[in-house]
Amino acid sequence: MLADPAVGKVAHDLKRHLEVLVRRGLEVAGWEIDTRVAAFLLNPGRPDLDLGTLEREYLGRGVADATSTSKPVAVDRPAVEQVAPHAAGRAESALRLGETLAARLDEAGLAELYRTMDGPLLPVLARMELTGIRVEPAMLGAMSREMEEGLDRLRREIHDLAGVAFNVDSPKQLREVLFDRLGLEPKRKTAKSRVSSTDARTLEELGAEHPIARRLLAYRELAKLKGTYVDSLPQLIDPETGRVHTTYHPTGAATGRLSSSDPNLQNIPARTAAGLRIRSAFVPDDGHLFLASDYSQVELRILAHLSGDPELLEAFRRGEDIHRHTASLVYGVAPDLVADAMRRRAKAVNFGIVYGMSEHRLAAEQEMSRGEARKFIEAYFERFQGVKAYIERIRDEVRRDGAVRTLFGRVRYFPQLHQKVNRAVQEQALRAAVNTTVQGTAADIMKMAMLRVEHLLGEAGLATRMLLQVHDELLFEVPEAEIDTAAVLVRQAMEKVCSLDVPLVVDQKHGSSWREVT
DNA sequence: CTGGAAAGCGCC
DNA sequence: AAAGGGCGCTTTCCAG
Repeated sequence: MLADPAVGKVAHDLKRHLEVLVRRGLEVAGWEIDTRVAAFLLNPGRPDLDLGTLEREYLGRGVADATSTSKPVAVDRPAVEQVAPHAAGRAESALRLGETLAARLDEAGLAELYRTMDGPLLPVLARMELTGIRVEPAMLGAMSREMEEGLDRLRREIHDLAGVAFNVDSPKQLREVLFDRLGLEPKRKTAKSRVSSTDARTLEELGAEHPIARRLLAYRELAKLKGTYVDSLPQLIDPETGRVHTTYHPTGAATGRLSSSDPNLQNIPARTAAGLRIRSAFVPDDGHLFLASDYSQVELRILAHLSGDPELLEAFRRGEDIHRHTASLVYGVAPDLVADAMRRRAKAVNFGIVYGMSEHRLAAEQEMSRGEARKFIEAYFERFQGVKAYIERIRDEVRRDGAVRTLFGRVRYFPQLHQKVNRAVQEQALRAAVNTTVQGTAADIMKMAMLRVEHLLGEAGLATRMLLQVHDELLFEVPEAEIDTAAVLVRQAMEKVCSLDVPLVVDQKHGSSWREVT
């Protein structure tokens, strides 16, 4: 949160103006190469992609003072003739870095990916950021006051039940209250410090033993939503546009996914009733509708394609409910006879197992015994042997090559596998490698779809604007009169973006709030 | 005062 | 929390 609203205003103005300048610069002059994105393609795992670091790495140490670019201009600034040679040197370095990175992209077989995917995506992302999305601060303000009352009430009840006033937001203090003062039974330890956890799952289990747990869960949900969204979002509304302008990070995730920040609009609540109320504060501009288009089960479809598993391929070709289908196969019953609990477990397995979820975790999450979970996993891989073989193949390949590639050639390295590290670290890398082939391919497909949609919208002369990307979903703001045209165009663009051994299916919804279309 | 670690949790 | 993967943001807490 920015302490001084005036500072926030200046920051927002600067960001807008910079984006406009960059965009105009790109349109007028074009650009040779984005060094950050190029270096990301070469190694998406590296943490530092700033110009100075890249120049030191790719051009050697003789580079002229790359770090000074971050220093603000001094109040008594030096004469132009003193600065000019420095600026010229900086420009020279950047140009040489660009040439070097271009050569490296070629050598690594990544030039096409840069030229056709990640590079062209940059102006698309810039346009989405610049467009922004309308948020109704009055709705959030009303929600904030309501939530504050709810939190006050819950806090009082929690203090009463505890018999002591304490900071409910402090896991440390809460731990003492629950496990020392109230004598409740600790269920699990935290990852780092190995102290008793007070996380949501623990509180759910403690719900049967003490009424304080229920209040704590409600308090946590409310506090999270209020702090992260309800009270933060209004401060991020640009006073000029009345809209919220996120920043997309094309180098944000090592798998090739985008990330979003300030605010992160890829984690706006969708699940709970309170969360959906927050979504309802996002509204389309007057005379417009939201159109949401999401890829149905895209990662599992990609897994089917990559693995060539006949059962999975056939299921998607027949348009089956994939979780029901899995349950039917694993339990050996007709699809019609699959109970809700069976489908739920199959869904958990479909999402978890292929990335290496343990039987331990599956058992805990699905409230079944370890033995049942083990049998379930065995039955799964017995039926989906192509998936099993695929996972084994990727694990072998990444152990051999230290890297994996997505279907479209995006690479990610796993140096841990060729270093002396824990078994746990190695296993973690192997799971991440398998996941990267699927998640990364999905990210590639979504990027291509965004390019195609943007191109086709422009070609068709539509006023529909792409606002948000949330990994497997795109959100558009569509003039009411365009809604049918835009929906067809977007669906076509997304479904035809590439040809897999399974169909890509797009689900669409439109309406006058994000809540309706989610 | 600032920065980072940790816990916790929102999303796909 | 755990042998699911990928993120970013909040608060607390503590060290420098």
